[in-house]
Amino acid sequence: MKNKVKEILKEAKLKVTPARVALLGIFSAKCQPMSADNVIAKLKRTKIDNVTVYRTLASLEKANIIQRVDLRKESVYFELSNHHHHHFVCTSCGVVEKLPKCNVGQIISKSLKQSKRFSIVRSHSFELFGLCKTCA
Amino acid sequence: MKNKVKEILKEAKLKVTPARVALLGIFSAKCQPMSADNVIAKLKRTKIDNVTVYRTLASLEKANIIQRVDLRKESVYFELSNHHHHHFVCTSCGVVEKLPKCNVGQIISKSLKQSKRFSIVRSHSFELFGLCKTCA
DNA sequence: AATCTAATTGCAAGTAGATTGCACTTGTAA
DNA sequence: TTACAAGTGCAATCTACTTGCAATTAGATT
Repeated sequence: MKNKVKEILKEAKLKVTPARVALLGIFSAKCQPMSADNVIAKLKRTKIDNVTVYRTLASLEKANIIQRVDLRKESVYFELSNHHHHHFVCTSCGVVEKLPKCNVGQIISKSLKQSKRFSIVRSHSFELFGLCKTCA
Repeated sequence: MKNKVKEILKEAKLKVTPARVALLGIFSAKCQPMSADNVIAKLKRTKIDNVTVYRTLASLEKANIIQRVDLRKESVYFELSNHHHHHFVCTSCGVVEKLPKCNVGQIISKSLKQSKRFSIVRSHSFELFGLCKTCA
């Protein structure tokens, strides 16, 4: 698993540093969106600084290894790009459920064709906000 | 126009206050997503406080008169709920283009049916992030 | 293996968007 | 007209995140 992580980093031409290996390990283990705070909590026992977490998230995002997820929560969330999917978010209790799979490919390519000013789509958001059965 | 705004507020059982009237006027005039900062700038010459802008945005959002738009910018954006549509965002220069219309209704109702834990969808996000022709 | 260098990191301080406490004001229902 | 819950302004505060800078390190080069 660690080797796989190293492969990913090398392929992206990023230096293989402890922080990056640790973060990718965390993201691979938890298959759900994580905020900087979530990551920091998991790293409590290590000596990796909070600032490094932010910077590492930024470099992994830039390399397209992780992607931003907009959950309308207090902070930004990320997930592995190769685990890409969308979410239901309960605006009352905050619980998050994954949607089975990403179905918006066709809509995106159609939108791109119709667009006058845009030429490349790199990522997209598609999240549902409402109430879970418990809160409803 | 002002009367229409008052109607909207009364229907939502919100008090008709100068701040709310002013904000709704601004949102009705500009048919594009606006951040708290954008609104504050437009209100420079009035005596409406920044804090009031934030609180007013919150009350209008709660009443579902305006909706949040996640543009991955420095701050939160809002637009009138009855002007609901989605956007292209250039991650390089920040330019925003509206998508012609919202096409995800079917996907949403299908997702809701398949969901185990969710019963109500109140709003959704669907935005595309990439490069405009100038930046590409 | 030793060396070099740009990239990465930790620490402290700083920013900016947004929130809160509290006293004062105002919209509106009775 | 009055009463009072709701809304507002100001100052202070919070929190997620960023920046500057000196020290360290990954990994390419010799």
